[in-house]
Amino acid sequence: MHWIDAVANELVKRGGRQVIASGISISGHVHIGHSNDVFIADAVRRAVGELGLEAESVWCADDYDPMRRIPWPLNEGELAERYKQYLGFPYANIPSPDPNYRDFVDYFSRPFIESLKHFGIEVRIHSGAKAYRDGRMADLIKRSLENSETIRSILNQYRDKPLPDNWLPVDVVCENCGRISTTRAISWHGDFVSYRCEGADYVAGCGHEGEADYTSGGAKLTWRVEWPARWKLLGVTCEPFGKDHAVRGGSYDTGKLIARKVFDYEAPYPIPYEWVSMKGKKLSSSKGVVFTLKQWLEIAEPEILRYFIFRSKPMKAKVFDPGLPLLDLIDEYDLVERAYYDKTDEAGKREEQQRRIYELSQVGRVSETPIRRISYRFAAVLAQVTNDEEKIIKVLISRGMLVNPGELEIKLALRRLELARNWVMNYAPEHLRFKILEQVPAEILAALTPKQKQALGQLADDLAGREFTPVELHNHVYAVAEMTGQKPNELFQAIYRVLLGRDSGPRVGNFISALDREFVVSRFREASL
RNA sequence: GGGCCCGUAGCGCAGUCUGGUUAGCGUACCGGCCUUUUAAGCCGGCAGUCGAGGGUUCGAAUCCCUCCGGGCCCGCCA
Repeated sequence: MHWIDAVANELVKRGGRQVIASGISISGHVHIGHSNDVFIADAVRRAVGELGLEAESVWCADDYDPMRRIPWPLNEGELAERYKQYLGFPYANIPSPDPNYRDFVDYFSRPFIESLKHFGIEVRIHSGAKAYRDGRMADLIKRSLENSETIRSILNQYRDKPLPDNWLPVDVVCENCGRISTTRAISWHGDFVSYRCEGADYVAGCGHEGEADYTSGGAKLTWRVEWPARWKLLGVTCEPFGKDHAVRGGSYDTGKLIARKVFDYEAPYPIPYEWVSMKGKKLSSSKGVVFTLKQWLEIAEPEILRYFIFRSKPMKAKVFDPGLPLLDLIDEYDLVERAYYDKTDEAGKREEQQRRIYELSQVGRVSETPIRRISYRFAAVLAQVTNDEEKIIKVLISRGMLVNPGELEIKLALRRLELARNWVMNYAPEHLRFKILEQVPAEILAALTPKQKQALGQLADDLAGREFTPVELHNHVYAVAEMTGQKPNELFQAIYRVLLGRDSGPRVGNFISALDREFVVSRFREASL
């Protein structure tokens, strides 16, 4: 059984309406590592729904957290200077670097939120900042303040250095300098917390002393308390989270205790997961090691990312590489897809699992008509040769990559062409990239041997005379090489040189048949003179 | 100090939760197909003491214990 279903079963056993939460700090661009969170939460929602229980998934923006570090790309040049003043501010109170976005949070989170629908994710968006400002957290804050002593002792169980006696579980926004990470709460009464702006290790405080109204956003709960408070507020029954929270004595452990003792709430069913790294480097929004959902959609179908997440167990480390290894991932997906539609009599344990992974990878429902895709690798070649859609379809059909294609198949093929085109431009290794020469440099023409020239001329005549299929054409190159008394190798080189200016390239048959015939004929003729 | 993940064919991995016929897949490699294939296709083949040791069991890659090696996280904040 797939782990998503195992979780769903457990939730169904517990019964009741299910709320699966996910969320992250808006510390920069939201990347595909963060997507783990939402993707898992939403998949559980879907699986629970399939079992007939009401379920909802929520994505929480932790947008009232302080900015500890200026995230990429705001940490470069003039912007860095401008944003330095906001260190320690709650994200929600920082302006956007771009006038097209409302604020800092909008700037970093909107592209992510807008991408979600393309991946089939249906979540409710919850803003932490808004909850604080609207007073929806007020009761929970009050309860936390009343139970400060209990909370402190729970946290101290896992701390080397105990929290001070007068510690309070709130972080106050300084009304003078606007920072939240610099203040220390001193005491509280009614709806107010008094504080002093003392500073943090990465930014100085302003020394201001005052009182903040926590019922309207003047203060937030400290993370380890905020989390269980949010479970209570939203009625969370299940939540995936990064392995950092999952360590013994980590925020899940303390949250569980706080939830029970302070909020009279049972902690949600936990789903710890590993992070995603990119070429071995941990994804980091603040450091700019990012790969966003938007970037993903430019080079691969959304199903592939879902597959990437659901194919392995949540605690397995996932390594993403948008270069050549991406193609292996896509091939693997294509294979699973093909197997899904190839009906087999006996479905073993493994097949069963693969089928389920495929289903979970789908953006919507599984297509009833079998899906056939063209090879991404070939698309990467074809995309560099032409962008004439009609021609592309013709080539694909002539090569047998599309057989009596329906509308859907053509649409998928053209989309993949587009994705592959973007991939080649931005992520492909140099040796897979080529460009048709607009003109052949004189030195290339001069370096051609008489035999090569003769062969190219012959090819030009033959191509002008009749239509060749890719295979025929490839064979014909050999024939011409023999006819002109040279090794095939020499002719291949000549062909690549006059077309690409290089010694090698894509398979000649495919390659040339993808090109405009007139163009090839005139190019070969020119070279033969 | 505590916790997690990984170690299976040259390389990348699945299978481990729920133990059970000759341990799979991709890739690389080798060979074949079309008299010939620089990055297409199809077919076939090679290759593994399942990190090591011990235990449980009729039976262990799978469960338990110990150890070795690699990686990550927490012990500030999130």
